[in-house]
Amino acid sequence: MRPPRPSRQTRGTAAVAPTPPTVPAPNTDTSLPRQQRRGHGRPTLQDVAALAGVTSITVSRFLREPAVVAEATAARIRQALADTGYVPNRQAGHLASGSSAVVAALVPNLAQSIFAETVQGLSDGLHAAGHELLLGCTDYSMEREESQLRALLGWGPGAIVVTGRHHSRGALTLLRNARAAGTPVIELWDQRPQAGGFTQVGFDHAGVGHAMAEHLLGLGHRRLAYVDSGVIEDVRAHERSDGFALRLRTTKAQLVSLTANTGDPFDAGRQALQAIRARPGPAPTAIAFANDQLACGALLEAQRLGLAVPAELALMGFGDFSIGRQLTPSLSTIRPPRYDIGLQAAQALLQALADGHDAPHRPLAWQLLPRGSTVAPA
Amino acid sequence: MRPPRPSRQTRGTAAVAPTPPTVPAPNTDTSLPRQQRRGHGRPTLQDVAALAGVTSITVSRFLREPAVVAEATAARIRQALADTGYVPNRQAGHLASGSSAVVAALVPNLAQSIFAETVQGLSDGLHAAGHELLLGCTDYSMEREESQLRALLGWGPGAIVVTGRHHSRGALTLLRNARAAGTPVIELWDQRPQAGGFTQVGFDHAGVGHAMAEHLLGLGHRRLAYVDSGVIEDVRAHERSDGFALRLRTTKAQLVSLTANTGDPFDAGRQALQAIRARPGPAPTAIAFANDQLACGALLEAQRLGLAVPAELALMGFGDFSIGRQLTPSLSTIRPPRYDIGLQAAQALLQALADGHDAPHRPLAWQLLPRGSTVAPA
DNA sequence: AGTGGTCATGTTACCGCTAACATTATCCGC
DNA sequence: GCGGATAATGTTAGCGGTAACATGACCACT
Repeated sequence: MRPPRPSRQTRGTAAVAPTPPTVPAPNTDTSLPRQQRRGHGRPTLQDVAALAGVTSITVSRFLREPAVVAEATAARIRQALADTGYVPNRQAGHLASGSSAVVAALVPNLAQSIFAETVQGLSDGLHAAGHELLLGCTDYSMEREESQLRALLGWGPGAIVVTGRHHSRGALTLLRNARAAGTPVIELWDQRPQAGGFTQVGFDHAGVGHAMAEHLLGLGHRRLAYVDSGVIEDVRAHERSDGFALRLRTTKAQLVSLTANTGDPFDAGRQALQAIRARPGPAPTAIAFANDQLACGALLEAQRLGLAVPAELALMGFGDFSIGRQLTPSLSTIRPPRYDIGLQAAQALLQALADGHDAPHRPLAWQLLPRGSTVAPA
Repeated sequence: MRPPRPSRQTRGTAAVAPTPPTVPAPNTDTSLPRQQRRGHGRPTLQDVAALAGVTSITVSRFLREPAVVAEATAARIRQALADTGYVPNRQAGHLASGSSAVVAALVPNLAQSIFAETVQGLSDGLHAAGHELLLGCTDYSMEREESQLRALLGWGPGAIVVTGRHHSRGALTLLRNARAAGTPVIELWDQRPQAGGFTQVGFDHAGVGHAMAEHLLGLGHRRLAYVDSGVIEDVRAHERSDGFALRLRTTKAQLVSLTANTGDPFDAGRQALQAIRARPGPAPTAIAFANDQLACGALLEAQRLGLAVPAELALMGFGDFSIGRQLTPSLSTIRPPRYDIGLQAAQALLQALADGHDAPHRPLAWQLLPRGSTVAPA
């Protein structure tokens, strides 16, 4: 027979106190009881239950499905909840139930990037449904993606969101296992068949590159250049580049391809323009860029050099950042559904969690916005 | 006597299989045993331990402090970990130990804002130390802050990060309680005594406003304007505005104060400039803005109107976004430690978690960058 | 040889909550 | 007025880990 467990110290707010202050017991007993493990000091279901005169399971039920508890009891529980300031312990809850309301998300980065808005969309969509967002940044590194993934999986997330369809071998295994265990997995910003066969919420970047080339060709340009992102791991930028090149292959148009320097993207855009102009032979009449920052840098540099845009040189970017709209001439660009990708992903996840099976792919639309940097005003 | 518990189904990878496939037992027994609860299907410590021929606690110890386990045992455990692909369940771990390696962070928003970089810094600093980031967006609403806080607290975060020193009554109580329970609380982007007395990592915004005024006064301007942010809840912007006004109070300088429209900040900046020029009487010769986007919009508008900057009109912003550096003339601005606020906060938290008590405040330095929009090149 | 100390590992009892089953009233129809 | 459905709450045994304490092997030293 083991000595009576010393009643838990009154915890939580002062309001709780039906049990007399059974202090850890002076314990003159010979077999001194094992030292009590201390919780984190917050009120628990037990505390609420004691105050309401029921057992913890009743309170638990009330919280999950108020209708099943008798009204009189419910009233007492409500009061007790308010008095104690109870905050449910999700870790315990999820451990017990096996389910989880956290969503683990991995994006390349957040600072000054298109992903910030996507995360915002995701956050908005998830919080509206009572889910939390566990966030990790991969810095465009597959290796970091894998380690982050491993760490986040420890939280038993109810769903997983990653960026793009390219992953390391190990990461792919983790994702596959997770999905096999019933955890929805979504890839953002992409829309192409891939090894894992995960749900994708995004669009095809090669198609964007294709459309950019089409736009410039349609305007009569035959000497073109493409400035790719200097971030080696920015796979999607490279796909746009490839799509651009592919479109030109069947034409007689010339293509100058180069990769931007790393560092400040505006400066890199300026430098890219200089590099292109410094080449021997006739200069390209149109340049497409991996993103708006590069393009804006080049646009500003063109103005500094006294080049007429778009008459002498047409420029276009990708991303539709507000700065491009403000310059004169304004920058032609592609508008990706930055925020919507996050929001739609959240909805796809919620649906998958509800249905129990993966949602279908969601191809999202982007727009080509022809503006003053390629099309002279009428 | 209760019937022997049916051995747990082989879970995890195929490598585990010492126990014969004891299927839920056809159970011809009269007192049929209670149905086994199913975990989430991932391998557990028990699985690893069984494979390594030890008990779970040994594996647990090995994971937390490899040195205490004998080398021979450690080798077997390492093998077993690899074979099962074990991923620790953090929820269970934290529930048992009472500690937690999640940090809950709340920022006003992420899309196109200074906070994205701060979150990135926080993320970088925390992940380096094995902590995870649980993120919430408040949309500059105190009400949402409180509800988000309540939700995040359910995860028993080891530390809490909020933005600014202004909180709703309820949120303040939650934060106070958390700190009383030993959870470090940090306020970002601020540096002023406040009700909660929490650790702050940031700077004093009134001081920034003061310095902006000082800069413009020093250049000889006596008719000034300040364009405040249109986001009502952006308290810090208003503090800069107040600091600016306060500095002028002791001078003979005139001040025109107005609030920017909401919507696209570049457009709002343009409109603000128009509004200021439309006023009767002599126009201000210098305008300070709540942020760089507003200032850039105004700068571009000034150029469109043919105003000489800075000769006829000086402009300055706040934030040091790269676009301001690219325009001609380039934009004078304040450079806040966007990324560092996050990184330092992470370090302060880690220190607080290690020391067991709150770290001292960390005032961070900002810089006033005088550039072409206020100072004509020599 | 006995003693005490260290090292490596095992046992037990939880953390706070919930699934599954059990137990009581309560009410209803015939 | 009694069997059986129904409603409301309770009991038990976990979820997957870890803290605290226990044990046993081995060693050095008196």
